[in-house]
Amino acid sequence: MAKREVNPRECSLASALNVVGERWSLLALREVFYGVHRFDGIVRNTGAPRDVLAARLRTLVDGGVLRRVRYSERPPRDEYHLTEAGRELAPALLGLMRWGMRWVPGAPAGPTPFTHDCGGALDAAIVCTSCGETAPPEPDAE
Amino acid sequence: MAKREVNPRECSLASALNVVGERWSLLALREVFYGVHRFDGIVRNTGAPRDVLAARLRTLVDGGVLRRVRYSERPPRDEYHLTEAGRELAPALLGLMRWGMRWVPGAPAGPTPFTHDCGGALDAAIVCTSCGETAPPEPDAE
DNA sequence: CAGGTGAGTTGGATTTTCCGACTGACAAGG
DNA sequence: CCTTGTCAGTCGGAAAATCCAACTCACCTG
Repeated sequence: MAKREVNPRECSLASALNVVGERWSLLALREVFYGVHRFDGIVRNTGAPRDVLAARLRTLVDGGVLRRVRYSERPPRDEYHLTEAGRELAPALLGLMRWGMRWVPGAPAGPTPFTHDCGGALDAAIVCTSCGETAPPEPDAE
Repeated sequence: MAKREVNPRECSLASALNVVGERWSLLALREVFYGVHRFDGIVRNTGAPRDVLAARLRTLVDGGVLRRVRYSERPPRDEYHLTEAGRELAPALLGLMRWGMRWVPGAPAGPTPFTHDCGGALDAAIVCTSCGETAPPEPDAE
Protein backbone atom coordinates (compact mmCIF):
# COMPACT_ATOMS: atom_id res chain seq x y z
CA MET A 1 0.00 0.00 0.00
CA ALA A 2 2.13 2.86 1.26
CA LYS A 3 -0.29 5.52 0.15
CA ARG A 4 1.48 8.67 -0.93
CA GLU A 5 2.49 9.99 2.43
CA VAL A 6 2.42 13.66 3.16
CA ASN A 7 5.11 14.67 5.62
CA PRO A 8 5.28 18.41 5.64
CA ARG A 9 8.84 19.59 5.89
CA GLU A 10 9.73 20.92 9.30
CA CYS A 11 10.53 24.51 8.65
CA SER A 12 10.69 27.77 10.47
CA LEU A 13 8.99 29.42 7.53
CA ALA A 14 5.79 27.59 8.35
CA SER A 15 6.10 28.70 11.97
CA ALA A 16 6.65 32.27 10.92
CA LEU A 17 3.62 32.13 8.67
CA ASN A 18 1.44 30.98 11.54
CA VAL A 19 2.08 34.36 13.13
CA VAL A 20 2.48 36.81 10.27
CA GLY A 21 1.39 34.77 7.30
CA GLU A 22 -1.81 36.47 6.31
CA ARG A 23 -2.52 39.46 4.20
CA TRP A 24 -4.06 41.69 6.84
CA SER A 25 -1.40 40.82 9.38
CA LEU A 26 1.35 42.08 7.15
CA LEU A 27 -0.56 45.18 6.12
CA ALA A 28 -1.35 45.97 9.74
CA LEU A 29 2.29 45.54 10.55
CA ARG A 30 3.22 47.89 7.75
CA GLU A 31 1.03 50.54 9.34
CA VAL A 32 2.64 50.12 12.71
CA PHE A 33 6.03 50.46 11.04
CA TYR A 34 4.74 53.65 9.48
CA GLY A 35 3.75 54.95 12.88
CA VAL A 36 0.02 54.24 12.83
CA HIS A 37 -0.63 52.56 16.13
CA ARG A 38 -4.40 52.68 16.59
CA PHE A 39 -7.15 50.38 15.49
CA ASP A 40 -9.17 52.83 13.46
CA GLY A 41 -6.09 54.19 11.75
CA ILE A 42 -5.05 50.73 10.73
CA VAL A 43 -8.54 49.99 9.44
CA ARG A 44 -8.53 53.18 7.39
CA ASN A 45 -5.10 52.67 5.89
CA THR A 46 -5.38 48.99 5.13
CA GLY A 47 -9.05 48.56 4.28
CA ALA A 48 -9.20 45.42 6.39
CA PRO A 49 -12.57 44.31 7.75
CA ARG A 50 -12.74 45.38 11.37
CA ASP A 51 -13.46 41.94 12.73
CA VAL A 52 -10.68 40.27 10.81
CA LEU A 53 -8.27 42.99 11.83
CA ALA A 54 -9.22 42.54 15.47
CA ALA A 55 -8.47 38.85 15.15
CA ARG A 56 -5.15 39.44 13.39
CA LEU A 57 -4.00 41.96 15.95
CA ARG A 58 -4.77 39.42 18.63
CA THR A 59 -2.60 36.79 17.03
CA LEU A 60 0.15 39.32 16.45
CA VAL A 61 0.06 40.25 20.12
CA ASP A 62 -0.08 36.61 21.16
CA GLY A 63 2.77 35.88 18.79
CA GLY A 64 4.91 38.52 20.44
CA VAL A 65 5.10 40.77 17.41
CA LEU A 66 3.05 43.61 18.82
CA ARG A 67 2.49 44.89 22.32
CA ARG A 68 -0.57 46.72 23.58
CA VAL A 69 0.26 50.02 25.18
CA ARG A 70 -2.44 51.81 27.12
CA TYR A 71 -2.75 55.40 26.14
CA SER A 72 -6.02 56.19 27.86
CA GLU A 73 -7.67 55.00 31.01
CA ARG A 74 -11.33 55.76 30.84
CA PRO A 75 -12.24 54.74 28.35
CA PRO A 76 -9.51 52.13 28.39
CA ARG A 77 -7.75 52.26 25.07
CA ASP A 78 -4.56 50.70 23.86
CA GLU A 79 -2.38 51.20 20.87
CA TYR A 80 -0.22 48.65 19.17
CA HIS A 81 3.53 48.94 19.21
CA LEU A 82 6.28 46.80 17.79
CA THR A 83 8.20 44.54 20.08
CA GLU A 84 11.78 43.61 19.47
CA ALA A 85 10.52 40.62 17.48
CA GLY A 86 8.25 42.89 15.51
CA ARG A 87 11.05 45.24 14.62
CA GLU A 88 13.04 42.31 13.35
CA LEU A 89 10.42 41.68 10.72
CA ALA A 90 11.66 44.77 8.93
CA PRO A 91 13.92 42.92 6.49
CA ALA A 92 11.18 40.53 5.45
CA LEU A 93 8.60 43.29 5.13
CA LEU A 94 10.91 45.59 3.25
CA GLY A 95 11.91 42.70 1.04
CA LEU A 96 8.31 42.15 0.02
CA MET A 97 7.68 45.85 -0.55
CA ARG A 98 10.68 46.30 -2.75
CA TRP A 99 9.87 43.12 -4.59
CA GLY A 100 6.39 44.45 -5.30
CA MET A 101 7.83 47.68 -6.65
CA ARG A 102 10.16 45.88 -8.93
CA TRP A 103 8.09 43.01 -10.15
CA VAL A 104 4.40 43.68 -9.92
CA PRO A 105 3.27 45.75 -12.88
CA GLY A 106 1.20 48.68 -11.74
CA ALA A 107 2.34 48.49 -8.16
CA PRO A 108 2.49 52.01 -6.78
CA ALA A 109 5.99 53.14 -6.08
CA GLY A 110 4.79 55.02 -3.07
CA PRO A 111 7.09 57.11 -0.99
CA THR A 112 10.29 55.17 -0.58
CA PRO A 113 9.41 53.52 2.68
CA PHE A 114 12.66 53.89 4.47
CA THR A 115 15.74 55.88 3.73
CA HIS A 116 19.20 55.60 5.05
CA ASP A 117 20.93 58.46 6.83
CA CYS A 118 22.98 58.97 3.71
CA GLY A 119 19.82 59.60 1.71
CA GLY A 120 19.85 56.36 -0.25
CA ALA A 121 16.91 53.98 -0.35
CA LEU A 122 17.02 50.94 1.88
CA ASP A 123 16.51 47.48 0.49
CA ALA A 124 16.52 43.94 1.78
CA ALA A 125 19.47 41.83 0.84
CA ILE A 126 21.06 38.55 1.72
CA VAL A 127 24.22 38.85 3.73
CA CYS A 128 26.54 36.34 5.27
CA THR A 129 26.34 36.39 9.04
CA SER A 130 29.97 35.51 9.47
CA CYS A 131 31.89 37.33 6.78
CA GLY A 132 29.35 40.06 6.19
CA GLU A 133 29.54 39.79 2.46
CA THR A 134 26.42 40.38 0.40
CA ALA A 135 25.37 37.25 -1.46
CA PRO A 136 23.32 37.01 -4.62
CA PRO A 137 20.07 35.07 -4.52
CA GLU A 138 21.21 31.86 -6.10
CA PRO A 139 19.19 28.76 -5.37
CA ASP A 140 19.87 25.32 -6.73
CA ALA A 141 21.16 26.82 -9.98
CA GLU A 142 18.27 25.87 -12.27
CA MET B 1 -21.81 63.17 7.75
CA ALA B 2 -18.46 62.22 6.32
CA LYS B 3 -18.67 58.62 7.27
CA ARG B 4 -15.34 57.22 8.37
CA GLU B 5 -13.69 56.85 5.01
CA VAL B 6 -11.46 53.96 4.25
CA ASN B 7 -8.74 54.80 1.76
CA PRO B 8 -6.30 51.95 1.72
CA ARG B 9 -2.77 53.20 1.42
CA GLU B 10 -1.31 52.66 -2.01
CA CYS B 11 1.54 50.36 -1.38
CA SER B 12 3.65 47.87 -3.21
CA LEU B 13 3.37 45.55 -0.25
CA ALA B 14 -0.30 45.00 -1.04
CA SER B 15 0.59 44.30 -4.66
CA ALA B 16 3.24 41.84 -3.63
CA LEU B 17 0.80 40.09 -1.34
CA ASN B 18 -1.65 39.63 -4.18
CA VAL B 19 0.91 37.37 -5.79
CA VAL B 20 2.77 35.70 -2.94
CA GLY B 21 0.67 36.64 0.04
CA GLU B 22 -0.77 33.33 1.05
CA ARG B 23 0.53 30.56 3.15
CA TRP B 24 0.66 27.83 0.54
CA SER B 25 2.19 30.14 -2.04
CA LEU B 26 5.17 30.86 0.16
CA LEU B 27 5.57 27.26 1.20
CA ALA B 28 5.40 26.12 -2.41
CA LEU B 29 8.00 28.70 -3.27
CA ARG B 30 10.20 27.44 -0.49
CA GLU B 31 10.09 24.00 -2.06
CA VAL B 32 11.06 25.31 -5.44
CA PHE B 33 13.96 27.14 -3.81
CA TYR B 34 14.93 23.84 -2.26
CA GLY B 35 14.91 22.20 -5.65
CA VAL B 36 11.55 20.45 -5.55
CA HIS B 37 9.95 21.33 -8.84
CA ARG B 38 7.07 18.90 -9.25
CA PHE B 39 3.49 19.05 -8.11
CA ASP B 40 3.44 15.88 -6.07
CA GLY B 41 6.72 16.72 -4.41
CA ILE B 42 5.41 20.09 -3.38
CA VAL B 43 2.23 18.52 -2.05
CA ARG B 44 4.22 16.02 -0.01
CA ASN B 45 6.63 18.55 1.44
CA THR B 46 4.15 21.27 2.24
CA GLY B 47 1.00 19.36 3.11
CA ALA B 48 -1.09 21.74 1.01
CA PRO B 49 -4.44 20.50 -0.30
CA ARG B 50 -3.94 19.54 -3.93
CA ASP B 51 -6.63 21.79 -5.31
CA VAL B 52 -5.46 24.82 -3.38
CA LEU B 53 -1.90 24.19 -4.42
CA ALA B 54 -2.95 23.95 -8.05
CA ALA B 55 -4.64 27.32 -7.72
CA ARG B 56 -1.65 28.90 -6.00
CA LEU B 57 0.78 27.63 -8.57
CA ARG B 58 -1.42 29.13 -11.24
CA THR B 59 -1.33 32.56 -9.64
CA LEU B 60 2.41 32.26 -9.11
CA VAL B 61 2.86 31.46 -12.78
CA ASP B 62 0.50 34.25 -13.80
CA GLY B 63 2.32 36.58 -11.46
CA GLY B 64 5.61 35.81 -13.14
CA VAL B 65 7.19 34.16 -10.13
CA LEU B 66 7.30 30.66 -11.52
CA ARG B 67 7.62 29.28 -15.02
CA ARG B 68 6.31 25.96 -16.23
CA VAL B 69 8.96 23.86 -17.87
CA ARG B 70 7.92 20.77 -19.75
CA TYR B 71 9.90 17.72 -18.78
CA SER B 72 7.81 15.07 -20.45
CA GLU B 73 5.73 14.94 -23.57
CA ARG B 74 3.31 12.10 -23.32
CA PRO B 75 2.00 12.38 -20.83
CA PRO B 76 2.51 16.11 -20.92
CA ARG B 77 4.04 17.11 -17.62
CA ASP B 78 5.62 20.33 -16.48
CA GLU B 79 7.68 21.31 -13.54
CA TYR B 80 7.84 24.66 -11.85
CA HIS B 81 10.95 26.76 -11.94
CA LEU B 82 11.83 30.14 -10.54
CA THR B 83 11.92 33.08 -12.86
CA GLU B 84 14.17 36.05 -12.28
CA ALA B 85 11.36 37.63 -10.28
CA GLY B 86 10.98 34.46 -8.27
CA ARG B 87 14.65 34.33 -7.43
CA GLU B 88 14.42 37.88 -6.18
CA LEU B 89 12.02 36.76 -3.52
CA ALA B 90 14.91 35.10 -1.75
CA PRO B 91 15.59 37.97 0.66
CA ALA B 92 11.96 38.16 1.75
CA LEU B 93 11.64 34.41 2.09
CA LEU B 94 14.89 34.03 3.94
CA GLY B 95 13.93 36.93 6.15
CA LEU B 96 10.77 35.13 7.21
CA MET B 97 12.56 31.85 7.78
CA ARG B 98 15.23 33.35 9.93
CA TRP B 99 12.66 35.35 11.80
CA GLY B 100 10.75 32.17 12.54
CA MET B 101 13.87 30.52 13.86
CA ARG B 102 14.65 33.38 16.14
CA TRP B 103 11.24 34.38 17.37
CA VAL B 104 8.76 31.57 17.18
CA PRO B 105 9.18 29.26 20.15
CA GLY B 106 9.35 25.68 19.00
CA ALA B 107 10.11 26.52 15.41
CA PRO B 108 12.36 23.82 14.04
CA ALA B 109 15.81 25.09 13.30
CA GLY B 110 16.04 22.83 10.32
CA PRO B 111 19.11 22.64 8.22
CA THR B 112 20.41 26.15 7.76
CA PRO B 113 18.65 26.86 4.51
CA PHE B 114 21.41 28.59 2.68
CA THR B 115 25.06 28.93 3.39
CA HIS B 116 27.61 31.28 2.02
CA ASP B 117 30.70 30.09 0.24
CA CYS B 118 32.67 30.98 3.33
CA GLY B 119 30.59 28.55 5.37
CA GLY B 120 28.64 31.13 7.33
CA ALA B 121 24.86 31.19 7.45
CA LEU B 122 23.04 33.64 5.24
CA ASP B 123 20.50 36.03 6.65
CA ALA B 124 18.32 38.81 5.36
CA ALA B 125 19.34 42.31 6.27
CA ILE B 126 18.56 45.86 5.39
CA VAL B 127 21.18 47.56 3.34
CA CYS B 128 21.46 50.97 1.79
CA THR B 129 21.27 50.80 -1.98
CA SER B 130 23.59 53.73 -2.47
CA CYS B 131 26.26 53.50 0.20
CA GLY B 132 25.94 49.77 0.80
CA GLU B 133 26.00 50.11 4.54
CA THR B 134 23.91 47.73 6.64
CA ALA B 135 21.19 49.57 8.52
CA PRO B 136 19.47 48.48 11.70
CA PRO B 137 15.73 48.02 11.66
CA GLU B 138 14.68 51.25 13.23
CA PRO B 139 11.17 52.47 12.50
CA ASP B 140 9.61 55.58 13.90
CA ALA B 141 11.64 55.22 17.08
CA GLU B 142 8.82 54.17 19.41
C1' DC C 1 -28.57 66.79 24.62
C1' DA C 2 -26.95 65.78 19.74
C1' DG C 3 -23.10 64.37 17.43
C1' DG C 4 -18.56 62.37 17.03
C1' DT C 5 -14.53 59.17 18.08
C1' DG C 6 -12.39 54.85 19.26
C1' DA C 7 -12.38 49.99 19.58
C1' DG C 8 -14.25 46.68 18.93
C1' DT C 9 -18.56 42.76 18.44
C1' DT C 10 -22.50 40.61 16.04
C1' DG C 11 -25.34 38.42 12.33
C1' DG C 12 -25.67 36.76 8.01
C1' DA C 13 -24.40 36.11 3.19
C1' DT C 14 -20.55 34.90 0.43
C1' DT C 15 -15.99 32.73 -0.43
C1' DT C 16 -12.31 29.74 0.56
C1' DT C 17 -10.44 25.86 2.45
C1' DC C 18 -9.99 21.29 3.34
C1' DC C 19 -10.43 16.37 2.40
C1' DG C 20 -11.02 12.21 0.16
C1' DA C 21 -12.14 10.27 -3.99
C1' DC C 22 -11.80 10.33 -8.76
C1' DT C 23 -9.85 10.91 -13.68
C1' DG C 24 -6.69 10.35 -17.57
C1' DA C 25 -2.41 9.29 -19.41
C1' DC C 26 1.09 6.53 -19.20
C1' DA C 27 5.07 2.81 -17.39
C1' DA C 28 6.44 -1.63 -15.30
C1' DG C 29 5.74 -6.36 -13.82
C1' DG C 30 3.87 -10.82 -14.17
C1' DC D 1 -3.75 -8.68 -20.87
C1' DC D 2 -4.35 -7.29 -16.22
C1' DT D 3 -3.04 -5.21 -12.11
C1' DT D 4 -0.50 -1.84 -9.76
C1' DG D 5 1.74 2.57 -9.47
C1' DT D 6 3.01 7.49 -10.64
C1' DC D 7 1.95 12.12 -11.88
C1' DA D 8 -0.90 16.19 -12.11
C1' DG D 9 -4.62 17.59 -11.47
C1' DT D 10 -10.17 18.01 -10.92
C1' DC D 11 -14.61 17.33 -8.37
C1' DG D 12 -18.20 17.39 -4.63
C1' DG D 13 -19.54 18.53 -0.31
C1' DA D 14 -18.74 19.86 4.49
C1' DA D 15 -16.37 23.07 7.43
C1' DA D 16 -14.20 27.29 8.23
C1' DA D 17 -12.91 31.97 7.17
C1' DT D 18 -14.01 36.29 5.03
C1' DC D 19 -16.53 40.37 4.10
C1' DC D 20 -19.88 43.94 5.19
C1' DA D 21 -23.02 46.83 7.40
C1' DA D 22 -24.86 47.71 11.50
C1' DC D 23 -24.59 47.82 16.32
C1' DT D 24 -22.61 48.46 21.10
C1' DC D 25 -20.29 50.78 24.90
C1' DA D 26 -17.71 54.34 26.75
C1' DC D 27 -16.55 58.33 26.66
C1' DC D 28 -15.66 63.70 24.93
C1' DT D 29 -17.17 68.21 22.88
C1' DG D 30 -20.20 71.88 21.68
